[in-house]
Amino acid sequence: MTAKGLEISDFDIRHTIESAQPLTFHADYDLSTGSLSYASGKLLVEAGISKKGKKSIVRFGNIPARKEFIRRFRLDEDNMQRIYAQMSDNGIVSDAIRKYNGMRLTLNDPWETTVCFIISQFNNVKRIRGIVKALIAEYGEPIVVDGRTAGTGFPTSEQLMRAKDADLRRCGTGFRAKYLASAADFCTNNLDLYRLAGKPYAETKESLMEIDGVGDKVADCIALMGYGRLEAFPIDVHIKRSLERHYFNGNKKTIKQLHEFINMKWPGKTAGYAQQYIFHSARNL
DNA sequence: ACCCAGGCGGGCG
DNA sequence: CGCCCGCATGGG
Repeated sequence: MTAKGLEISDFDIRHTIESAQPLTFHADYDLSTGSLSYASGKLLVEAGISKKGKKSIVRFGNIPARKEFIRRFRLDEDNMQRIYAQMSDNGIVSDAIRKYNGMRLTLNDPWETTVCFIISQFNNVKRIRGIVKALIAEYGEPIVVDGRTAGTGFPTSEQLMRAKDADLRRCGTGFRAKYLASAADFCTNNLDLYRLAGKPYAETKESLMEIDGVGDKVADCIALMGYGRLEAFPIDVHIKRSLERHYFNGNKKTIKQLHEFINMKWPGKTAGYAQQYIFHSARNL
């Protein structure tokens, strides 16, 4: 174990990678070797992850990668034992905690998160991955390390602004192409997403919903995974069905009713992790 | 062939 | 406010 290495409890890279968060739409992870690589801005992060008892051991190529990794997986931020204790419900969440123990929320780039979740609407995870990778290949700029190309960065809003509608559609974006074009322009010229960092949840969400193609659910996803606002509880089809089935005898509820229920059951910053565990659990049925 | 996927905007009453 | 509709695309 090198000085750059890390030994952490309550961290499971596999569950995290499989839980369909922005980073995991394009990161390369090999379950058999435990090697993970992804681009973060102009930095290429390479890590080797293995298990040692109940702990995970992570090795890095360099210090910047280590720092980025800790921030990205919220390793200094979240005390999982405390969070688990707050989330527990003797029901679906407790089951999910047992099943997906160590699954983490990731903290992603706000613009990257916005793009990923605009694409997510009326779509499925497999296709989202394909579309995101196509956009990176088409519009991202190469990351150069020691004079050689080591990967491709996620396209910035300026870079994506240059895309023509037909080209965006060729990446598989479909009817969402107009939203991406509009968002790229808006986030370049009108709304600086990086200025929202650290602002309260409600204010962040309100600003995000000014973007064409970003509604209540996508704004919650961006608030949660792009800004770390753990009060957010995005309700998608899986979550909705799961809550209705387990807490309302299968009766249909509106999104608004479900939000009211959640505010009682998982108040404040308990919401975000509860949502991610329910989502992952519901999607793996 | 048919149904569904991490929804949204727009139009209607 | 609620409800309903269309929407690109590929996999089950």
